[in-house]
Amino acid sequence: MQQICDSKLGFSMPQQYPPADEPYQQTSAKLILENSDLWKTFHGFQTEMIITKHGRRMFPHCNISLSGLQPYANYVVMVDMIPVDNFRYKWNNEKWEVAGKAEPQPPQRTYVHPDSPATGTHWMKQSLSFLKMKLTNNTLDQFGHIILHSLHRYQPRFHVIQADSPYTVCWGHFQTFSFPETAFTAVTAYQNTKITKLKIDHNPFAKGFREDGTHPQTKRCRVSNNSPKSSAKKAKLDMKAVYNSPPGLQRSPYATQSVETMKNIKEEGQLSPWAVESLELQADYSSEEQMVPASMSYQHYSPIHSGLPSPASVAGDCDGRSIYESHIPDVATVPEHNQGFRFDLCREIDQQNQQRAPVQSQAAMSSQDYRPAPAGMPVPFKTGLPGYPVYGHGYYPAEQSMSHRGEVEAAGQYMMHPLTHPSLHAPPPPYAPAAIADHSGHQQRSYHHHGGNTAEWSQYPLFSYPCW
DNA sequence: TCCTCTTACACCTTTGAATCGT
DNA sequence: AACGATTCAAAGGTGTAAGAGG
Repeated sequence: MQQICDSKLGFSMPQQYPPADEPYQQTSAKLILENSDLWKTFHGFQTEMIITKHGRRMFPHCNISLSGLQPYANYVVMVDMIPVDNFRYKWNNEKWEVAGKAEPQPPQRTYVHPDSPATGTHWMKQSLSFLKMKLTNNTLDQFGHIILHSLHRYQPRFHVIQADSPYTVCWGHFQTFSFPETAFTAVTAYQNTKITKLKIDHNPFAKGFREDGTHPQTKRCRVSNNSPKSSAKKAKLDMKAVYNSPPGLQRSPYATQSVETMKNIKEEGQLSPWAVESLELQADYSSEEQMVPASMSYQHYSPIHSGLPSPASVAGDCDGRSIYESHIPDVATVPEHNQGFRFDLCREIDQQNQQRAPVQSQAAMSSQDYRPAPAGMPVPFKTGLPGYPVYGHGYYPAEQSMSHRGEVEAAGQYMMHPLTHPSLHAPPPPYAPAAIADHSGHQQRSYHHHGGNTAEWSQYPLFSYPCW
């Protein structure tokens, strides 16, 4: 495979070949979400993630474990955030409510794990941490942080691509995983006091805010009821009343008491329908029966092989971690027919998508509409559509690629989403609905969305490859 | 008036360099 | 000289509180 790519790129790349006795086959990767229990606990209250102008880390962190990779093949591991639905939310009466339609999608960015590219052995050696990934609400952000809208719901999506560099992921074999319990609402300030409590409980950096901590209480008690924000502050004070951890008690990250607290709150009717739903989901989790995750696998250049994302199966819940396994056919990583694009087929698939999803032209991007797909209905992944002309061999400038390789290593781990990167040859694809975390049944699916010609609304592309 | 967001702040953990002992 | 343990300070991650702005 590498030979084919290299010859087209016109430069040599570090190559690692499998042993001669090991067939070079694509396998089905397994991806395990570490600290899944913690995620589920947060999910029970509907997770909130703080986003700031300068970027804020996620908590819980995105930690995953990989298995099922080819030991000697190189992989790139990436994360991006996809909208869960097409709504904007507001916190009202101790619950989240729909406040209107979602705002136009901000520039789509992807966080590339700093170890990328690395061999399958490396990835499988230990769990992967996306600790340094940051979220921002600054659409003009130049640090490459992942840009989100406040009061919108998102879900992390993990990509495992067999590729020798972040710039050849377009030739790689994509496997994408998402976990419903990792969905969160982006906020600039915590709304749900229970989420705040959980964060304080489990985040070591917030230890100073624990009730048993040494954080001065005087400042926090300077709340006046005459303040225009008295209601919000009162809610925060209420949170502190709820928070009654015994002094000196150091809770474990996966404290079961969080579940108990959740159940109590559920009984008190303080949870939104969503949260109640999530509680039921958690009940499913706790019963060791893992729901079907949103996982799929596809090959960009093999439209013949799979027009729809492969349904994922659940390998089970192991040690409190979610395991998602993608099922893909064992095929060569670079099929012969990828030498050219099937524009006709792409457009045909595109039209099929448009029947399911609202179509947005680039000019009308401001009125994007992410419509959740009907439950149980498989929807092709717009970005990951096999054969979709996102990437093109003939447009990859070898020299520029080499110069950018060092750039990506120096500039950090962020890059534009390879699936939404501007394409020279692709017609502006419509925006497709994002992932839907369907907790109502065991038929969860995630839908890839396509940012279209992101050059129009990605003001600061970190790596402006003409081929993307 | 309400809601959302920004900023400064204090407290904390993490990290890495410097130091010391074996 | 090499190695490991300890100490220390700087960097950076937290939520909170106050206020700005729409």
